[in-house]
Amino acid sequence: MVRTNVGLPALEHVRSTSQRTAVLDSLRGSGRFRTAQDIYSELRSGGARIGLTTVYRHLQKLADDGTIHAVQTADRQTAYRLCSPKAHYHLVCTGCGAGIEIAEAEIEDWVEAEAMRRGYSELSHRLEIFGVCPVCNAERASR
Amino acid sequence: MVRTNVGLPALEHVRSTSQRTAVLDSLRGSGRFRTAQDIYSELRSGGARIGLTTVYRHLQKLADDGTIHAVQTADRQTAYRLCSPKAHYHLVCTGCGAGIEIAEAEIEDWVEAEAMRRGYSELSHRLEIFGVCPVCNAERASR
DNA sequence: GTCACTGCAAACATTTTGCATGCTA
DNA sequence: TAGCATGCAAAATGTTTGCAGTGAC
Repeated sequence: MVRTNVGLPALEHVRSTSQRTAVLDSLRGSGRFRTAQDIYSELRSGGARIGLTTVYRHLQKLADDGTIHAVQTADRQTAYRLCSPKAHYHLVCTGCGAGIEIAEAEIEDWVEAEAMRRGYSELSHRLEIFGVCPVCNAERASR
Repeated sequence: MVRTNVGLPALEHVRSTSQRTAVLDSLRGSGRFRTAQDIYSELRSGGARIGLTTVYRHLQKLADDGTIHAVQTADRQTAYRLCSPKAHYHLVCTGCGAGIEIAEAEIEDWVEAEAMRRGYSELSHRLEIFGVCPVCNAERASR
């Protein structure tokens, strides 16, 4: 858990392997939050030669870099998604897992002010809104 | 995961046992987020006769009721805390785990509007702000 | 050729479940 | 007394680690 060179660019060279590419491509291919297991089985069923361990390791590294965003799901899994470094608000559909990013300076300012006001030095924050997206709503209505 | 009578008061009578009382007392005794294991070992070292399973079961039930609030920690544990049903904003100190609840209608309205605007039917939301509290800040400076 | 990357198997930690017994109402 | 509550042991789950072999540079 201890990171030595926090904030500094990685010192080691990252090798470009087919497995690394596969994980990144999979992440780029979908805007929704997916677990390591999801990505693993997607890649495997797509014919990729990759192990679950490797998927976990890449996701971990990418989350460390800030390239992807990690969320803890209600059933204690970790879900990942490519994420712009600034947007920390997610509107997540509880039906299909589809997510929308919301970037809103207004809220950002409010959070910072609120933390300050209470003497906290703000490190990070996370707003997650759970709901049912229009598609899932329609599906639900037709059933 | 399927709940039948959501929103309705519990139909079954809850028996008052020493274990249930112990868990509730422990929750009342501290305002910070604690894991099932934390509460279990606290109770045990306090001489209580209770099993880990029981702690888990009570916490689960209480979280279902909305009596307590569950959060997923970064290391994938579930932490619990007594919580007023309305307040869903937590200012959490990463140093000592102390938490402050923030109730702010302004944000509530914004969240609702934002979800609506995107066609989501809002179910719930959670805002967590992580920072270092004044006490921990002082401690850190003196070291 | 070096050393990071890989992936299997095993370890690990947290949480859940089965079931015989205990205890409240 | 009826049936929820309890807690041990075992299972289940998701994730991490050890290590020997592979492959990028």
